[in-house]
Amino acid sequence: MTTASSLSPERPAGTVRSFRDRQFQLREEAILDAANQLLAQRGFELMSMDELAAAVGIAKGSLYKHFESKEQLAAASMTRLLRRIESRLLTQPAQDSPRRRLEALLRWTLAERAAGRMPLLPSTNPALQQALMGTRGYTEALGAVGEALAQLVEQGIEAGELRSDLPVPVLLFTVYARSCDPSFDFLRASGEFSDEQVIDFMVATCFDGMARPRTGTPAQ
Amino acid sequence: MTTASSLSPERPAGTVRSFRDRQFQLREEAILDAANQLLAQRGFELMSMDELAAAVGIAKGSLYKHFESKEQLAAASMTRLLRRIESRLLTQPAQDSPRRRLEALLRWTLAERAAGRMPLLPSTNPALQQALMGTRGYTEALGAVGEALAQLVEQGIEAGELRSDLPVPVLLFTVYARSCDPSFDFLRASGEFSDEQVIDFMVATCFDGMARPRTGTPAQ
DNA sequence: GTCTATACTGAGATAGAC
DNA sequence: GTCTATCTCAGTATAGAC
Repeated sequence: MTTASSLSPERPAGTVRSFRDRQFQLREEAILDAANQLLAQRGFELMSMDELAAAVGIAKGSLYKHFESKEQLAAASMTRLLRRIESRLLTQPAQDSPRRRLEALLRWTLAERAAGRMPLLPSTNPALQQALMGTRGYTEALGAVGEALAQLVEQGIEAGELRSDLPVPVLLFTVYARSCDPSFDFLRASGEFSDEQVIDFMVATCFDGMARPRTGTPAQ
Repeated sequence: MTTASSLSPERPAGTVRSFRDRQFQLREEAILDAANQLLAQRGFELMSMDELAAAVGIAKGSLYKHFESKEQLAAASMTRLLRRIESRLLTQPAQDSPRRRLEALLRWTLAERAAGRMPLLPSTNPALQQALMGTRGYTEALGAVGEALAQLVEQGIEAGELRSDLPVPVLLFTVYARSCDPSFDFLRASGEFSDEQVIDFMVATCFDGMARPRTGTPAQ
């Protein structure tokens, strides 16, 4: 078995032994970049390995030297995204409040989406889900991000910034779901708003809802 | 061309000329019922005409006497849903406030989803989108529902129930998106909550958001 | 390891008997 | 109009030369 993703956790980060290895790794990054874009545009089922190869500028067969199946390629794509999210979570300014940090993360993911780099994978594809759960790096990264987010939500509740009348998973999924929300595309497609405005809108409804706040009469 | 959906708007509702016609129409209902279920479970790309035919208990070829393509079948499925939504909107108690009516609609769509009857169609499939937009009944129903919802939102804003600091389309899409929200499936899959609870949670976050309302000290 | 060429399969759509 | 059987093609994956 020669198809081991150079991004897999087996190889310690930064360990590059030769020039050819380095080139191989760079090509893999290019594949994942293109995959992210195509997954965002077409979705998993409609992205073909043919067009992916064409987009990268390599032969289709070469893809299978990097990833042993389309599913595992998608898993690698998602894993890289999760790692980036994790990395962002870890480097956020500690003085920021939990709510601000959650907001910043949501803004970042929506910006990635606006840039066409957000690989949205269908939850209805059993083969894909199985591949995801069977890919070591993916489950690890998912667990790490999930845990970090849950902590952030709990801190937000304790700090009185987030509602305490809902279970933590509900809040967690609510902010997560907003990053895949189809209204983002609809609002952008309408052409009425800038990307920044759309992101503002979505963050606003996510945290403050659609209803008019009951802040009595004064101020606003 | 003999494949004209008996649910198409060309035939006035209630016009049934013969027993065979009636049987044909009933079978078409059965096809759409099964299609809704499979579209909800598997999604458009993964639903095969083979398994749909098997689920209905008819031959695959017979499907094409009712619908000329998989895309148009999906369009008919969505159209029927939109018509039901429209019908519900029209029969809602007039004394209910706009917010309550929007809430009731969201609850209903989520209940449909819980029952596995919600056909979720991907927005990333160009062939499908083209078929949708080229299907007369679909565009009509979509327009009618969109307009009715926009009116409801506007009334909600005027009544002071919904936020006035966001454009109407933003609120409209926000409530719409909630009915396709993947967190619904995740929360149900966790097994921690009943379907009713999950629906309550999603309605709550949709209208009131994740943040703790600032009603602490009186008058801000 | 990358290329070109190809095998294989699943699935949408059609043909023709009844 | 419904059935069985078949066509066609896109797309994943692999073989083999270099």
